[in-house]
Amino acid sequence: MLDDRKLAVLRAIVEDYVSTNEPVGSKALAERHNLNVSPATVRNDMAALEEQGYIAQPHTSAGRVPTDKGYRLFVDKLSQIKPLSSAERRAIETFLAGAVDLDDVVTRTVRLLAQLTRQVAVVQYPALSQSTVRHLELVPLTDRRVMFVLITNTGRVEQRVIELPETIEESRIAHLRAVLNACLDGCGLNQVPDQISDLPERLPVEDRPAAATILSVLLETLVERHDEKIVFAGAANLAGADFTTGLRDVLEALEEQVVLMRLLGETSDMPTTLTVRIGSENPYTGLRGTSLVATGYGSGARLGVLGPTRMDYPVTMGAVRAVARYVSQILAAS
Amino acid sequence: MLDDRKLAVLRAIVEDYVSTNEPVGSKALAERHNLNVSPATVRNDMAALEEQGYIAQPHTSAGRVPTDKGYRLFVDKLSQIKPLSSAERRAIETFLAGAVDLDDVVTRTVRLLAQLTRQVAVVQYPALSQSTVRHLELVPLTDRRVMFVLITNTGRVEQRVIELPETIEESRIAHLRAVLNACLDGCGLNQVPDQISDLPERLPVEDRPAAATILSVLLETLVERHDEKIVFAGAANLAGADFTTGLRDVLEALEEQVVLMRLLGETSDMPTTLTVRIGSENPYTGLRGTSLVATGYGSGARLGVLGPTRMDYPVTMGAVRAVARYVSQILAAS
DNA sequence: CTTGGCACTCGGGAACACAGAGTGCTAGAC
DNA sequence: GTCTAGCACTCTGTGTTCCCGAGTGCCAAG
Repeated sequence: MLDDRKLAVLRAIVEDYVSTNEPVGSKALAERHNLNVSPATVRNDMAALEEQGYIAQPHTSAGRVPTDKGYRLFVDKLSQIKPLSSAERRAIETFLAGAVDLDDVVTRTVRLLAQLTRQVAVVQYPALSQSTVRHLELVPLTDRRVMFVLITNTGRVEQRVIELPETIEESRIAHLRAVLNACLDGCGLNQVPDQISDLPERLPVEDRPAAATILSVLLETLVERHDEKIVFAGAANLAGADFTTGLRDVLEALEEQVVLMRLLGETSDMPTTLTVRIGSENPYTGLRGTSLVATGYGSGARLGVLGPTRMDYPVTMGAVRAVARYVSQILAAS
Repeated sequence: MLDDRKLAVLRAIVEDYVSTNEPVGSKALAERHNLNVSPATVRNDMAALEEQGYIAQPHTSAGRVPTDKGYRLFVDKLSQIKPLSSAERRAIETFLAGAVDLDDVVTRTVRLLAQLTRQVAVVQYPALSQSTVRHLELVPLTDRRVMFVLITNTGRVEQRVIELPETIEESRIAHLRAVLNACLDGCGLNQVPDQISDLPERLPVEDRPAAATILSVLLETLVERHDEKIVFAGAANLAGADFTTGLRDVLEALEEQVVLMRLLGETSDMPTTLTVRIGSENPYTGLRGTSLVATGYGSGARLGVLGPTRMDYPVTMGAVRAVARYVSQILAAS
């Protein structure tokens, strides 16, 4: 159905269109890539490719442009991920090495990725549910209020100020803290509810109201942050590109945590392989016209790059993969 | 030099131009605002206003458009801040009331402000230097590493993992923590360096290396975060507007913390009054073409709205002021 | 000082022609 | 059977011209 030459033609069309941003015609194609056939032959192949929906022409008598289906074939079969130059690798290393805490890692990563790909980078914070409790702290503020701080093994910190139902002495708080830590230390966050379910019963009666309040806050923290924060950078890189769908929609999508979440998250069966979602394959209408290249990193979180469907997939995929690996490495080390 | 009617004409020009986004001519002006004079008279006044640089015409034989100088006069003398409708007030209250921690307050604020003004909102995190130490926690992780957590009265939490020069027992850590807290509790962050300068001398010799490391991290935390984080929202609202300077520059500026910092910060002599910076008054070239309406909130931090110079100043100023007040109130209460 | 009248200017849209790129098709070459 | 060459055709984009209308500046009269 599609012989080798037709595939070569498709590949050439994608490459040319990506680099010039103009519909590519048979003549230029036959010249620039040494296919050793005449434009007429190329035209025949193009007709076949168009027939099957891999390319399209914007108007009669204009060159051809890849369709989403064409890009899909290109990504799946016709391209190889391009490794980064050693200069780029060094840049990544030095840039990420200076990070001081988790926040900083995420911020630096998203900027780095945006700069490297000249597109919009999207990074999800490592999810709480994948991590374990490293420490839980209760800090008395007044006799009716305590500050609750939860520290995870990924370096993430969650805090809340809790208003207690009754006054409580510091020593009791300290005791409560000790019990909680003994019970939860090293425990996976998704196991926390099981661990603490029978905890109140093991406490002196007078501590139970306070404990109940604190535990409910703890549980709340876990579920609330279950859908995690996503940050992006490089929106300025959108300014040049033109989307079928309008810049506004894209910017709106980027500020909608929920949309981004679905975008990144919906393909987490194989966490460390690259996912590419092209144009209309995207779940959100505003993002037709954009493609996402994403992958998992660390333990369960995801990061990626959003750009026009007309993007340089091999290079982008190389950058995303490389950055994801470096970040994973850094997170594992700390 | 500028009699009352000329000022009225300027005001009318600004108002019309803001609402229609088209150069406003003498005829339409005389009709729509009941100035009770003929177009010819208005023309004379316009000529005078143009002479003095308050308005300009894009081309010969087009209507007039306010200049930055014109907007300046309008903001300073000709307009009154427009209070919010009670529906809007309620919206603010309910939207901000649900915030659970400082992060959440800031996130909600910036979104609220963007939505309310349909422009880009910019919010600076409350600065550390303005706050006081509420608690300082040291959590032993292994025998060579401790996690350092600093909690301030504004609810902000800073944490670092510290690698110690030598192993240290938990009890010593606990002691160190007690000493540190006794020394620093309630102390303003900018006084911390003085407070801890002679601390090592008061400790047993064997604790000093560890203490030195920890103290240096503490100091580092203070200076590093002295320039604080700024977040923005509502970039999608830029999509419609057109700037003389190009959308790309504006987006770039928004992602440059340093630029934003200067933008918001440079007028902090009168923290709780509204600052308006119009077009070319902005420090950064990419932001000619945009105006900033900002004010202080809480204790020393700032928030504001960035939009085209052609913005509805009275309404925007009303929204910024109202939001700043509500947020301050919430921060003070917690 | 204000007003009505008038000539002038200029931007933007409509109509039009034209060059160039690219196509599809068909007939011949290998 | 596959490739190639040639040719007629179809578009889009661009440049040109023309004209309308909004808006101005100026002047003379109220």
